[in-house]
Formats: sequence, structure tokens, C-alpha cells
Amino acid sequence: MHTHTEENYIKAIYRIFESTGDSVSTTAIAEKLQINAASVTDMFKKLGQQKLVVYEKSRGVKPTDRGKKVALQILRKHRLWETFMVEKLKFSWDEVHEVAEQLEHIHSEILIERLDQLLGFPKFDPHGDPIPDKNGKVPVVTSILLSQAKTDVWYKVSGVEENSDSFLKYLNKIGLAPGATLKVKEVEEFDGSMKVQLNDKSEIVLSGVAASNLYVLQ
Amino acid sequence: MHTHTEENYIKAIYRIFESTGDSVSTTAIAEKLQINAASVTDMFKKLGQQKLVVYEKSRGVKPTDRGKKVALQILRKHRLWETFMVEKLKFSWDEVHEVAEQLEHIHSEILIERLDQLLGFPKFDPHGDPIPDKNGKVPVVTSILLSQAKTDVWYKVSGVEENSDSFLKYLNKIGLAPGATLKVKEVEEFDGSMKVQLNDKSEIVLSGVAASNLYVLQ
DNA sequence: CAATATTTTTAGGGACACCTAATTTTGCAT
DNA sequence: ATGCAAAATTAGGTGTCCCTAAAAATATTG
Repeated sequence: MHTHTEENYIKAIYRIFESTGDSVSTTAIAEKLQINAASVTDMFKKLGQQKLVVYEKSRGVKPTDRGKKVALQILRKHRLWETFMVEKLKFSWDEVHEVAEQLEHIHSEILIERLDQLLGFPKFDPHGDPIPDKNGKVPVVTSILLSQAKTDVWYKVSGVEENSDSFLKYLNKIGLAPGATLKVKEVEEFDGSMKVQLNDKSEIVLSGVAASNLYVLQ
Repeated sequence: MHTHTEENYIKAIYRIFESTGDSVSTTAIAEKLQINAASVTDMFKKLGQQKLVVYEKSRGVKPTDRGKKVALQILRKHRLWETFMVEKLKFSWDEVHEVAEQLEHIHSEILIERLDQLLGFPKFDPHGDPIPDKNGKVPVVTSILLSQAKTDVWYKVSGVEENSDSFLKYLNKIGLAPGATLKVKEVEEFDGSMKVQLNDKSEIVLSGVAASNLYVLQ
């Protein structure tokens, strides 16, 4: 069994590795977990000894198969708890992240299996993120980033890349919760900002940053 | 916000204080939490500084009002999670304690309020223990006959069914006046007689007849 | 490719929550 | 009331996870 801290590290490493496909640096983790780079070096060594990652001095870490499996189980727990909070406790999808960060560290396999069952074995969480099954298998997602979407084609918001509280709140405010439908009308070449039409025919302007943190599917 | 460890201490202190009504010793806590007495002394000082307990050197601790309130909220969470696991996740009542020990440390008031709501504001958990409300108010526990008491749980003598002079005299003689605290150690199946431990650690044997004429409450 | 900037590591330290061993302090029995 | 046993405390130490400051390794850039 791993400590909460170790679990947070391996989860962060896994997520960064998944999106870049490359070694994960100390600074990347330091930034993500809001801690000092020197502390990250310590933990990289520790995780290396535990064979959760391969650590090459001054060159960062890559998760091992074991590390990936551990990370996927934490993501599974996180996303199931989020689903539970939205489906059963009537939270809105932008309120659940922080508490799920705590709940994901509860150690009990049977608890999470029963929770999965209670929820009807969902494949995606309220943010549109895929929920790994108990063997670590991740449902296939066909989403693309909004920044890569074609113009004048209808899409459905399916999830977010960046799930900071401020971003989620912002999306909620402008009406871009998962499930919302939209169409790109116009893209500014110089900064990637775009004019987007919503379901109700209203038009909003999104920054390039926002557009490349929002997943949509056709 | 308190650490998991602090929460475990204040909960243990509260529970022992409730059943004995007296100062809680370092050894009592050391025993309950399975740690060394020297470590308990350290924590008694720390909890004293935080005004969760009144610590008198070499004389143990008593929870303050603040300490009691904190303890009651932890008990509330523990018992609501246990109820959730039994009611919604189909665990049996004897499987839920360990996991609830983890879940009780999740910090989110709104989560626990929503959970309470989901469960229909239950007053007692699957073990029959009362669930404090969000203000720390504990549902009144009605007395039960000593013959129905659980073993190894502290009770307070609250009254008698049969109030013949001879029975009351007998009770007085053996030290079981109302207000006395006791714990059932062992019950003989064939005649309902029981070995009972008193506050002062002395043990007495009660007949089945006596046990089914004496009311106790937790 | 040398100088500079950035990243990473090392060295040394602090808070937390525990430990053992030694020393009080307290409670009990004669 | 004194001597002994039990309980509590103090002193000193450990592992975890974090820190700062300085040194070393790596990357960038003119």
C-alpha cells in the first residue's frame, strides 16, 4: 500500500507522461503539486526504488507498468467518487474535484467495486473523463480538443484537459458544461481565439487557451 | 482543520471520557490506539495547546467543549459512512468499521450533509449507535435490559424493571446503583448469567434473572 | 563552442508522529 | 508513613515529506 503522497506523485507523473509520451521532469511535477523541485528529486528516488517509475538521474522519470497500473486505479477511484457525488449527492460537476482528491486515497478494493456497481458501471465521469475498469482498462475516447475542431460542424462538449477550479467555474458560467453542443464559427489565426455558437444560437468568444483545454466530440 | 492523527486521538479521548466520566489516562489511549504511552504524552500536550482537551500533567486529559464538538463530528461522519455502506453498498454491518475509520477523516461538511440527506437523516447506525446531527446533538438512546447488552461495551445503569426491596438492596450491595458504569465480559448461554466488569475493574457475576431486570444505557 | 541560463541534485534542516530507555510522579499496601 | 509497583514524563532518536541554499549537470544562444 502506498502513502497518500506517493499516490499523488504517481498520479501526476502518469497524467503528464500520458499527454507528452516523454520523461517527466522534476519541475513539471513540482509545478503540478505545488512543491519544491528538491523535494521531487527525493520522491523520484523513492518511487524508483519501489519500481513505480524508472528514474534516470537528471533526466526525469517514466512510469513502469506497475506504476501505470497504480495510477489508473487512483484515477478510477477519483472518477467514480466524482460520479457518485454528481449522480447520487446532487453536486454539480464543477464542485466535486477537491473532495474526490481526498476520497481517491481511501484504501478498499471492495468499497470501490460496490460503488461502481451502485453507479451502474459508468464509463465516463461527469467531466467526460474515461473511468478505467478494475483491471485498468480505459474506455476509448474519440474526443478532440476544441482547438482542433472544424468550423461550422456541431460538436458536443465531452470533457476538459485542465481541471482547475477556476476553469471549471468559468465554463459553467458561460454555459459549456459537458453535454453542451457548439459550433466553431471563426478562428483568429494569431492567438487561436474563436467565436463559438451555442445550442441556443448565442455566440461567445473563447481564448485559444480555453479552446485547447476543452474536449469535444462529434 | 486537524490531522488524521489528532482526530483519532480526540475521538478516542471523547469515547473513553463518555463512558467513564473521568479524566482519560495516557495508558488508556495508548492501549486503544495501539501506540506507546510516551507518544500519547506528546499528543496530550499538543491537543492541550489546541484547547481540544484540558491536560493536567500526570493526571490525564478531559475533552473541552470544543474537543467534544470535534469528536462528535468525527463520530457523525464515521456512523453515516457505515450506514451508507450497509444501506447503499450492501455490506454487512460487521464489515464496515475499518473502511469507515478512513472515511471519517474526509474533510467536507457539505459532503456529509448530502450523504445524511441521501440516507434519509438516520438516527442510528447499523450497530445501533446514535448518529450526532450536524450541531453535535446526539439522539437519546433508550435504555435496554442488561440481558440484551453487547459484550465489552460500557453501559450506565439507568433503572430497574423489578423494583422489589430485596432486588434494590442486592444491587446496592454489589455496587450497581443507577449511574454505575459496567461492561459485560461474558454471558453463559445456558442460563443467561453473566460476568460483569465494574468501573473499578472488579468483576462480579450476575444471574440471568438479575440481568433481565436491570436497565442500562450506553 | 563558450558563456549564460535553466534545471536538477546535494547538503543540511524542520515539523510531525512515532519509538526506546531512563527518570520522575503517583497510587497502593503494609 | 514508607517502600514498591505502576503510570507518566523526559530525553534522545527514527522515517517521512517537506524546505532553502549552494553546487553540479544540462540546455540554450550568440
